[in-house]
Amino acid sequence: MSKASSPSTLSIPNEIGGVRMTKQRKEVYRLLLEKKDHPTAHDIFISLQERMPSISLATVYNCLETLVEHEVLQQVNFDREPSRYCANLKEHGHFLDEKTGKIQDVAFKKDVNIKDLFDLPEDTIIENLDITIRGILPNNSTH
Amino acid sequence: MSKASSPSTLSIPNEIGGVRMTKQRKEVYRLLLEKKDHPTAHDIFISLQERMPSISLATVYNCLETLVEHEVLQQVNFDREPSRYCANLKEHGHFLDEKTGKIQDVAFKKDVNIKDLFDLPEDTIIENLDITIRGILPNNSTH
DNA sequence: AGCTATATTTAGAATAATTCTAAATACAAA
DNA sequence: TTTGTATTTAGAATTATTCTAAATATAGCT
Repeated sequence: MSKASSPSTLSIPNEIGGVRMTKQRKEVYRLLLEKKDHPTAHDIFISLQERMPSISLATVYNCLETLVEHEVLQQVNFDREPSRYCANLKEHGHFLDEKTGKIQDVAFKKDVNIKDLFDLPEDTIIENLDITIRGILPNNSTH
Repeated sequence: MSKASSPSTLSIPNEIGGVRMTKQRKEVYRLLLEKKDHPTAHDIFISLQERMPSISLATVYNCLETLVEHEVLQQVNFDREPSRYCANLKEHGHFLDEKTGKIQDVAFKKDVNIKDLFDLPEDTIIENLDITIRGILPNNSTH
């Protein structure tokens, strides 16, 4: 019997960025490709249980850790709230709308190289840059 | 008997930004004015015990919370590491040198208005902007 | 100064996100 | 298949932080 990919893992390759994509890692990754609302590990755990009742929270944490380490996902932290995750690998910031509680990606304006704006010594190597914004979007805006 | 300020609380007013500055709050604030290395609540607790053996960790947390709420201090978070605190209220980012583990303030280059660089709808209100950078400073640099 | 109401401090317990442990399972290579 | 390694799993452990409730301090009265 040939084993076809289940719809849930369709089109996600068996290796990304040097990580072996196990069933669980595929499910975590797929969810984050689909849901752009920056879920927490717990959110992801709850969502995945429908398709994968056997998955454990520790596995969700393990998968997220691996995928972040291998730069397949980004971890997003607002203060000390539970970490959130996103599959958008473009350089971007995160905006938390205090009215709705929703988090969204924020791109930088065209031609802005954000790394050039800091008063740092020449030859400083920037490995990672986190930008988080709290604020309120105008009423009409869904962005 | 007139009660003179002890040296430890010298020159810190009895109220800042609408907060009553108790002995404990003064000590916490004074420490952060002196030590610019972004200590954690626990670091602060350990340091203060020399001058104030009776202070409790819960009090340090309480003081920090109050002073942050009243915008006397800033809370600094790198990922989900323990929160750090600083008394620098100018708009600035934070740089963690991965070689030394030290955190330092980073100013923005002159004439840069960081809030103008994001691709956000007009009339978006930015309440708070956190910028944290991980990287490596050049060898000769203490900044 | 004393009295009273409120605010703050304190020790210790509780919470909650995350990590660890060790056993079970899956997988890959020989 | 067998054998070694990687991964998953459940549950325990960890740890920064918050909560609780009692004790103490302070401010505003009289």
